[in-house]
Amino acid sequence: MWCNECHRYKDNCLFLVPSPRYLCRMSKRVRVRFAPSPTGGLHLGGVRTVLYNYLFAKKHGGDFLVRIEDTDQSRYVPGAEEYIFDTLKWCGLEPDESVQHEGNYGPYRQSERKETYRKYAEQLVKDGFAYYAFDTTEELEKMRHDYKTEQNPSPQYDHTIRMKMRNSLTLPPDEVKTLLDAGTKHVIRIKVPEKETVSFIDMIRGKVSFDTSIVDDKVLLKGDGMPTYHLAVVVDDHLMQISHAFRGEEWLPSAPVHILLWKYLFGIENMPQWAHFPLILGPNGKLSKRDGAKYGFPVFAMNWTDPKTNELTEGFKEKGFLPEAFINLLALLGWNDGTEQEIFSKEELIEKFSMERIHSAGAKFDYEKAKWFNHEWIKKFEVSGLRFEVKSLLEKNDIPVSDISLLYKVIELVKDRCTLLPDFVQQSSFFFKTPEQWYVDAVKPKWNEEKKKFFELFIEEINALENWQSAVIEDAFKKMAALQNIKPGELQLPFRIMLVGGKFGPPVFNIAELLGKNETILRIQNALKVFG
RNA sequence: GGCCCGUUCGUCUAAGGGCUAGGACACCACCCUUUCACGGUGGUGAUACGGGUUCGAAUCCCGUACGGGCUACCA
Repeated sequence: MWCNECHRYKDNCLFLVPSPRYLCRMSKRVRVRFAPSPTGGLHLGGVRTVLYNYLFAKKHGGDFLVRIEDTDQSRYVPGAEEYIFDTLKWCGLEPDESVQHEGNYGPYRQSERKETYRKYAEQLVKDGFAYYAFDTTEELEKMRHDYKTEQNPSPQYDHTIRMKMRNSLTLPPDEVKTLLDAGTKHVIRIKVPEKETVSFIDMIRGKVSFDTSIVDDKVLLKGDGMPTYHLAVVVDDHLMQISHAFRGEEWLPSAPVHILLWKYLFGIENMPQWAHFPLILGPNGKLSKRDGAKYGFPVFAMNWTDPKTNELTEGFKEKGFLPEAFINLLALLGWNDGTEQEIFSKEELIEKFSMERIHSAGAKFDYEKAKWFNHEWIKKFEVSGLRFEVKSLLEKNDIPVSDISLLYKVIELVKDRCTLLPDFVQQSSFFFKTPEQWYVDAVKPKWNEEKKKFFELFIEEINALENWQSAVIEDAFKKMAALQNIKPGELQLPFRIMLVGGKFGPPVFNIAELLGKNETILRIQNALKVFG
């Protein structure tokens, strides 16, 4: 016995359980897909959709696949597809099946499946659920213009006007045949029923209903023979045995078209379970690829260069985010595990993720919080996990790193004060390169002969030190200060400037320890010449 | 305009009829530290509004307002 509401067999009926958000027991293998259109960089929302798909699949021991939805040839952007896979790789969210690793349901690029779709579209026409339409772009524009009123600013090609257009519903059959035989350019449109309520259970929102009287006759097969998203998504989700279909909330309004197609083509009971994720909002609404870096924070996962304009949009990766932090912050944008935990590894996310804990409201992206996540991850990271990144960053800034054991010690010492990876450059370059200039203004006003004498004596003192450790150096420093009758605090800043060049870095005696005795003395001597 | 979705501190969120509405980011103050951070302690700060239902509503229902999305031979 099938449920008329959720179209599921009795034990799986969504209405027999306490919450409409309940994930019904799955008899089928879990298979989910991310279906991007390769038209540019992948932004925050896209990566989060990938993430939620991935987590769901892994949690349920299922498959995560990526299907390239490139049915709009006019929007083809070279490099975009490769970029998507590079991004997934960086994020550690690699698909089980895709154009790069084909599974048993290929091809995974819709442009290569072109022939498949026509068959289904023709079937719909034959069954009376769709029709041929011959209207030209001009005729469509005219229709939109003629029927435009204040009440209805954007008229649709729907049941109220389809009988006034040029299509196989209005033209005599023989004329339709003649047009078709002559190879006249045409589209196939779905014939949406006039009065019907279609509904489905969204795993996040519960029951969502639509009245088909306001749904338009969407194009299914375009003039160039390619399917539109509406046809392709339904056909491919069926052919690829997708069990759960997740996408952004912007797709919710087209759900009735897809439901109808499932009903006409493969049976509503076979439709995957759907969930529409809340949108990630920027400062002015939905995040857009086109807005690039206008917000003052990245929107793309990685750097993206538009091949047409050569315009570079900076990504989270290049900004200095760790992939672990990036994923973590995305996961928490609209989901939480019900506890107060905020830092999760990918493995923990897989274990704890659940669709019913996804928030239904959109979330405004907060860059400050994003940085906090990264900071937490840098602090949490083992030095060995950071060393390649830091080394290459330093070398990019002309700071050669030859002593790897020093690098380890330096990273350990400074990582707590780095929020983004490039902060390591500021915090640690002076360990590898002697300062070329000093922030003299911070020292000069209070500089005097007594202080100069202190450092001259201090050089001698530490030169005799056998144990070169920060605590020993500090001890010597303070004893000498007491001997000279100067407050140690007044001497610490000059000392720091001597070793570092500026007012930053970890505790000064730790710096001296890592620098070594010779280098420390050398830097004091050099600086003394400048301080006068 | 129509349709759909949504609404708890500035931001992300917890609380699924029952305490002074909890946490995190950010902000402020203090402590630690005579660099800057980290860390610690404390503080400012929210249930959009109006009606119901109920002994009791942030929570359930209705309306209003506001926000967002969609309204292409784009996805």
